[in-house]
Formats: sequence, structure tokens, C-alpha cells
Amino acid sequence: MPNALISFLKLFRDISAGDEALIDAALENRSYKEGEYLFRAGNVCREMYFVANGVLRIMMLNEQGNEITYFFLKENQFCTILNSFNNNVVAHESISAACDVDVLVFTKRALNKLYAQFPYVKQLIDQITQQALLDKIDLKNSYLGNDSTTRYKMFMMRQPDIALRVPLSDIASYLGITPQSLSRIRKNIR
Amino acid sequence: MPNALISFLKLFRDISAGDEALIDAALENRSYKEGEYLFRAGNVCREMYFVANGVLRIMMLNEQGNEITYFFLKENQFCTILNSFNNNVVAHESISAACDVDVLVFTKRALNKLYAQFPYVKQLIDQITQQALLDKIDLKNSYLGNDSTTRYKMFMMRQPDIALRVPLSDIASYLGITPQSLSRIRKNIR
DNA sequence: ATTCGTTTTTACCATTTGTTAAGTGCGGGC
DNA sequence: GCCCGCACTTAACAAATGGTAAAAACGAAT
Repeated sequence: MPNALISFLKLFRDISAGDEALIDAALENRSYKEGEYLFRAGNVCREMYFVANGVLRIMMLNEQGNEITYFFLKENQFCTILNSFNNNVVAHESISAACDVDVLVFTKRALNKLYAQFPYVKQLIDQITQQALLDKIDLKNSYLGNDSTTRYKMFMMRQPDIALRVPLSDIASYLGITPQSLSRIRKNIR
Repeated sequence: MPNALISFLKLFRDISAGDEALIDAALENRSYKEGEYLFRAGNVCREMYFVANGVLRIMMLNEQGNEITYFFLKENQFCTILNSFNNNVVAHESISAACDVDVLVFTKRALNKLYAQFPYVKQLIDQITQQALLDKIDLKNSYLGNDSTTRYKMFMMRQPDIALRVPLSDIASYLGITPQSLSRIRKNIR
């Protein structure tokens, strides 16, 4: 039975059984519990994750020690600190599990080897990654200029599956408010 | 004398005089006055701008009729609605001149022709565009989780040249506050 | 130089959000 | 089954921001 990444890639392009085996061999399976870190800010990110099951979050700690959630990534999405991964620069962001999660892991080394073997895989992943980036920006931008109640409603409309699986405090930090404010907003809505 | 774009590209790669002439021929020079629109939301964006002089802004009007500024683009930066430009989908964002501006314009048609002639130009512009995207995201993210006074100070530190050239109301909409609040913040800082 | 229109500043009050602190509820481990 | 810890809720007050409106400053055009 094919892994989640290969099933996903097959939506875009046919992949032979032989290629499939080699792609699969380049991957590592890992599981993380809610709250565990996959990658910590201050290092160069040399892994790329593909979410098979669960939700990841990309986030940062600001000077006051508050967590800021930049993005949520769910099933069939790639997750890495792209700038760090591509350019070998230190990342300011961390990646953690927003709920229990299963991921497939490419190391940069394994991925480069795969790219050399199968240029079409590079094309495919580059294209998917690029489009995902544009979609993420559009999503984040769409929240701007709305009050927090509206942002919460938008979030519930657009990412209900995430809303149901991750802690309230993560959602609050994603929406740019305190957990107490989010709790109050929830109360006032119903 | 070479145009601003060619001078910029030469920072990354040598370009022969012959190529230079053809690239130059593919471009159109335009100037806009502060407040004028280069592109309006609701259409497919089929032009790519390179800022030779001045500042552009990518922005949106929300349902309440408020302007939200997503990004400022200044000299030596490309500006287009990338998702719309790449995928021929209707854009929700507009592009306007944040101050008087001179731009070099590629139509999508001219750019594709150029790409067919000179694959390295495509590589170069794709690479620059991709990195610019990552930088823009990093910049926007870095403002998150700070109060508006801090965001304004960060903006003054990081983009002082823009701060000095564009209307206060544009900066306010970029920082996610009203012009009155920004004016108050300015007063309290000094 | 004057005027007109626009942008920015200022002020006052209403609303929203943050802060602090305490209470409630739920689930895991013993 | 009970206890403990953690996440979430609730509340009261302080602080920040928005809304409205009017004054001041600035620029463009005559």
C-alpha cells in the first residue's frame, strides 16, 4: 500500500512502481505527540515534512515570550521553513505538533538525491510548494483588516477541521489575540 | 544607458549587449502619479512591474470599504499579483502608486516570449521572485504579536525610505490601524 | 500670495482587548 | 475511583484602539 505522499503526488502525475519504491525508500516515518517540536528556531532547517495525519504549526516566540502561530499545516501539505531549507540560513520559526501527528520526512540530503534521480519530482514538489506558498499568503492576508470576532468566524469557516483538532491557545495565537479574548468571543457568539 | 531592470539583473548575471537590447525592447516605460492604479482587483493581472523609481503598494478593499495595504514595493523590486499572473485567476488585490513612480512593464505575452528566447532570464526572474516572496512573508510575519506602537517602530527601522515617501494613511493601513491611531502613536513617541 | 481641497493632527467618548486572578471542567496516572 | 495538572472559562479592571468630529497644516492651482 502506497504511502500518503505518493498517493498525493499521483493526483498530479503518474508514478511508476519502480519510482514509487525509491521515493518511499527516501522517506522516514515519524509520529509526534501534541506539543512536541519537530524543529526548533535558531537552527538551519534541513528537513521537509509531509503531513500524513494531524496538524503542524509554524510558530515563533517573540521577545515577551509569547507564541505566535504563523501557519497551520494539515494532511497532504508540506511543511518546512522554506527560506532556511533553501538557503541554509538560520530559521527564526519553529515547527511543532498542534495535535498528535504522523509525518513523512525528507532530509535535504535524501531529497536532493531524489531530485537528481527524478527531475520530475523536483518540478512537482517545487510547483506544489510554490502554489502552497501563494495560497498561504492569500489566506493570511484575507484576515487582515477584520476585528477579532470576524477573524475567528472566518477561521471557523475556512479551517473548521483544524479548529476542531488544535488547542484554543494555538488558535488564539494564530488570530493574534489572547486565549482569554478568544474564550470571550466564543461565549458572545453563541 | 541601460534601463533599471537590466542594471539590476546584471548584479546576478552577465548579460550580453545583444540580449540587453532584446530585453529592453520587451519592456514598456510608464509613470504614475501618487494614488493612481496600475491594476484593479476583479481582473486577471497580466502585467509584471519592475519599480525603477518610487513605491508601489498591493492592497485590497474590504467589505466595509477600508483599504488594507498588504505590501510596499520599492526600487528594484518586481510587483504583480503573482497568483493571478501565474494561474490566470481573478485577483482580489489591486496595485497602486504609493507615491509618484516610474515602472518598467512586462506584459505576460512579452515576458513569455522573452522566456522562450532566453531561458536564463526565466530562471533569474523566477529565482528573484521566489526569494522576494519568502522575504515578504518573513517581513510580514515579524510584525505579528506586537502592539501597534512597536509595529510602527519596527516599520521605521526596517523601511524608513518607504515611511518617508508614502502617505500616513497608507502606512496605517499597512500596520493594521486607523490613521488617527497612527497619528496619536507618532505624537506619543516623540 | 491666496484659496481650496486634502491630509494630518487633536480631542472626546465608546468599544474592544489585555491583564490579572480565580474558578471550572476534563483526562491521565496512580 | 480519586487526585492532580492542565486547559479553558469567567470576571473585574486597566489600557489601547476605534469612531466621530473639528481644527490645523500642507500642497496644488489660480
